[in-house]
Amino acid sequence: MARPRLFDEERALDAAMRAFWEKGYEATSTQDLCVATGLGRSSIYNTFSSKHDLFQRALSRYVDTMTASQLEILEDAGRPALERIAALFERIMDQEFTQRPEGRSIGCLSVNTTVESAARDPEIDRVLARDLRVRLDALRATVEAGQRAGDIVADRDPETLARFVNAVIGGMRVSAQGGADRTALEGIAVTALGALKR
Amino acid sequence: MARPRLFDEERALDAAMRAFWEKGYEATSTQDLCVATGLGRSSIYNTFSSKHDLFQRALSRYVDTMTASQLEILEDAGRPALERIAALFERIMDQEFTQRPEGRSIGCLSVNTTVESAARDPEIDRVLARDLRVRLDALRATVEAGQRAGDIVADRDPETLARFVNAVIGGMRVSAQGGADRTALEGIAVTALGALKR
DNA sequence: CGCGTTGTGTACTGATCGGTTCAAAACTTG
DNA sequence: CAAGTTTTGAACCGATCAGTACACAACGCG
Repeated sequence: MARPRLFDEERALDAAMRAFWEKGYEATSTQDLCVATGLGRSSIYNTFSSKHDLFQRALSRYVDTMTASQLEILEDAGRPALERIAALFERIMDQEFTQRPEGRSIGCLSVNTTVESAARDPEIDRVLARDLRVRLDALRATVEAGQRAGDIVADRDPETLARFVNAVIGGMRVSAQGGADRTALEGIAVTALGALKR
Repeated sequence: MARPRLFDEERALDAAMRAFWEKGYEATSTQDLCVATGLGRSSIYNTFSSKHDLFQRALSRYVDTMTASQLEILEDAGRPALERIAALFERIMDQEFTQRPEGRSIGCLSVNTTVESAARDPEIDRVLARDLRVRLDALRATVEAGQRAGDIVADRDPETLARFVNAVIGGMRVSAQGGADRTALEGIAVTALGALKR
């Protein structure tokens, strides 16, 4: 045993996550990460072995917390399934517009990373693919419940509708990054809900 | 007059566009651009004044050709509006899966750039915003025609439905980059069409 | 207090970044 | 062919990149 760290590893991870989220992986330099976390280079490289490793851990943390908060909404068995999906859309919009009141939305780190590096980085892709599966499973289960209960259309299979909802969420996020305001996103959400309703 | 260029400027622009498309702006080095275009650094900097300028011109070229090909489909007055939007989805999917048969989709340069740099680069944002307006206008006009003809739902305003279709396209592109196959995208498209159908 | 261990700051590494300089090559025009 | 203009390749620029070396500071434990 010897000298203890003078920083909280999870706080540092959060700060790094934020930096990657705002600028993307490539555009975030190790210097940026030092400033964002408040750590020196040594501490960063001592704790996380490389920029890539730090990114992977930050991304994993992001998808875990983000997906957990979404599952919480989707698995709330007390409400009708369609209402849960509506609440999910609402949550997405809150994220897009509260986290960064001044200026434009920074979107979703998961979507951003899918676009920036999923195709060229197998390790990152694995993190994203696993998370995508979890989210699709939860969406599918919700859709199935809605179909049984009769508030979601039953003429299309649950996996398809899950993928549809997921794609709409992605589209809303890209739209927000492209400058769409909240009412624009609200319109997209209610239209998508219209495709599920019955 | 003096020594003429030994390369075709548009071909070079296409090659650069391709490079940016595959790797993104930040991850594409000037060296990459030399290899992709087959030009030396001097020729590139003599023709295009900077990496940023080259990117802007490549992106402009991309959105112009891409949007033109989409307008062609949307403005084909001989077909019902809903069918035109279905054909547009079909075109998107063709792009996603033919341009890169082996390996994963590289998505859409417009979406990729919106995600990577629209928020931090005003000049790039202007190019994207102008193109977005053009595409939304064409979608809105198509939706209005469909509403008049009675094949598209009339209980939501055209701008909203245009934004919805645009978001779905973005979502399909992100899904493709995340590994979705053609049948998955087809399911998303038909579900979206279901939301428009009267 | 002092030994052993670990974290931290500073300085440094070679490589690569975007971009420039410049002389020679290549072409048009007279 | 010669004068004048432009393109081209190669060498070069300072800055920054991700990552490392190392001395020293700070702590736990005996």
